[in-house]
Amino acid sequence: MEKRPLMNELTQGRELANQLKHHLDQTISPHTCEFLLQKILSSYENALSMLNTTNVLDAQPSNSYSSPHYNKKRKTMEKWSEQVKVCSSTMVETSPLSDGYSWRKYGQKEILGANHPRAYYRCTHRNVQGCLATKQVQRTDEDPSVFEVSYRGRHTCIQATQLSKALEMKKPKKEENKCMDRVFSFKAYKGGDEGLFPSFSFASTPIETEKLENLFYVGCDSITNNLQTSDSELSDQMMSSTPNSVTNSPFEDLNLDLDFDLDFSLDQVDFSVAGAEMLA
DNA sequence: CCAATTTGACCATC
DNA sequence: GATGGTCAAATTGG
Repeated sequence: MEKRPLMNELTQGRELANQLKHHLDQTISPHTCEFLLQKILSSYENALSMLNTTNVLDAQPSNSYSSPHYNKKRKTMEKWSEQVKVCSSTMVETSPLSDGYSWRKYGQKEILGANHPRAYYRCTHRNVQGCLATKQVQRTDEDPSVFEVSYRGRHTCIQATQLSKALEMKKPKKEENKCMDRVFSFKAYKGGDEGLFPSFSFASTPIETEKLENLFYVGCDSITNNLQTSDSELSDQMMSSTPNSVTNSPFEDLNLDLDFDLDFSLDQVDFSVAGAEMLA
């Protein structure tokens, strides 16, 4: 197995964690904090995915994900889950509970033995960009403010979310105080033979949880709506800007992501945002 | 009017 | 046959 990409991801995660630690000594904006945390999580997830992909696909290179022989059956699609605990001092119009992607709900089901129904979401761009990522959201029995979120498949679509996040940092909104108090606690997730994936929960104060399931989806879109071009425009841009260069690697979205903002240290974020604005 | 959600029906798997 | 996952027509909402 090629060690270097894995080392890079882990090193990146360590560096980001160090940055976060450094910034925690000072006053750090919630956006900066969230930004760093997201990057750290991405790095670790990326690294773990590499390990997992190697096991599942018998040491194929990472872009084997996109090969025509890649098994698209649900059984072999990447799967991981996390628990999200919701909190807020006030009920929020725009939920902070987005995971950076836009989802469309396509079903809901009562689950045997569970007190709460399970909601099914798929990527908004499924039809246009063929993105097969899905997720399931279900309120846990034990704590109604904790949601189990299961993801299946990686996003192969291009989302405007990274741009929006950058812009959010540039122009913080007033509702930032409503953001969840996020405390990450890593734990191993045993997904049977699916391998290990990180799971984390957002610790916070209790909240009225009515309709919060929907916020998992709405939150993202409400943030990104102003930025999102239509799918057709987006795909046109893809075609014209990156002809013959689409790899469909399982990590492509992450690579884009990393290329976009990790080349800048945190102190240079404003600079990168300026660039992002020009793109938008 | 269009797009997202709801919800019962249908399908696949065990 | 029971259960979970997806489809798609109907409904809702901006």
